[in-house]
Amino acid sequence: VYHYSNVISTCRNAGEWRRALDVHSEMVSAGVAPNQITYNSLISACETGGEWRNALALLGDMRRAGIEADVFTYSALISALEKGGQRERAFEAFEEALREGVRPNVVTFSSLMCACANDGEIDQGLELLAQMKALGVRPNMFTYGALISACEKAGEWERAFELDSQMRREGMDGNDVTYSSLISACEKGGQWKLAFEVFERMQRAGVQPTNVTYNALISACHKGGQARRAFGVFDSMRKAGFTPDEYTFNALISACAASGEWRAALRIYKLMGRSEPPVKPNEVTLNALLDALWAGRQYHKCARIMAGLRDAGHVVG
RNA sequence: UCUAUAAAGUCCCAG
Repeated sequence: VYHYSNVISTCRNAGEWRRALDVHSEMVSAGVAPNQITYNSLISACETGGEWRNALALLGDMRRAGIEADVFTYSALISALEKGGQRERAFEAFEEALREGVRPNVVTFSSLMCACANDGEIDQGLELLAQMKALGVRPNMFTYGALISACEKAGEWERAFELDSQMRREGMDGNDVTYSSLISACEKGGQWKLAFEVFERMQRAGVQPTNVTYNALISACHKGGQARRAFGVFDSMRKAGFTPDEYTFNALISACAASGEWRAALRIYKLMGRSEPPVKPNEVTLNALLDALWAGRQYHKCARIMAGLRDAGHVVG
């Protein structure tokens, strides 16, 4: 069991949910009975693969095999449902855990709050916050990260700031994730100046930004129609020793498109391939680039790119 | 004490 569970866990870490399930069948046919940890690892493998149906099926298998589901099981399952966009089912799993006498912990609650975040359900997330506190479960930065993210999705940047303050009142300082989420909340609310303020506050607090932080800030410039500032962020990002990734380039090209700077968009596009290491353009890149060219009335260039895609065997709609 | 298992943030378009 130990060995098989270990292998399943490795598949999970590699994002190979199908192989994890294969190993499961293999162990069963070899006469080795999976235990609770095996199942939890399997559910987790499905979680990372977005396979919520399989995750639910595994819980059924577990029951039939007479293996008890614990807080790890339910947390992984809720997370799998969350990643699959199944908020209702995630709540059902949560209620089932309560019925079964499994005590939810901060991971369980935070995962469920992520499901709320995906749908921009701030109030439902706040109800969970109250519920967890009533049960004596302490929120952490994952919890607040999820709540801030819910505000972001709902376009309620003011409430995102309120939650950030509440988090601080509870003695937490915020980390790269909560700051990046707050920047994204500003971005969605069209508050690019505030996004920069948050970024400065983050630096003053000594919290190290990540690529995600910079990408979120560039995106805030994009939404605010501030292409020049987006380039400024791009420069400081590189000066700070970060390696721009595909999100960075795509956000930059989008910023160019929004400001009608199709030449700059093309320049960035070319820069991707020359960057070290080279960054491959993806579908988003091309859509953003076509957007920029189209807005700049460069129809012949659009046509050329689309023809190139067709030649490369892509389906162009 | 050691152990094989769980959670949050960033890109175009659409919504």
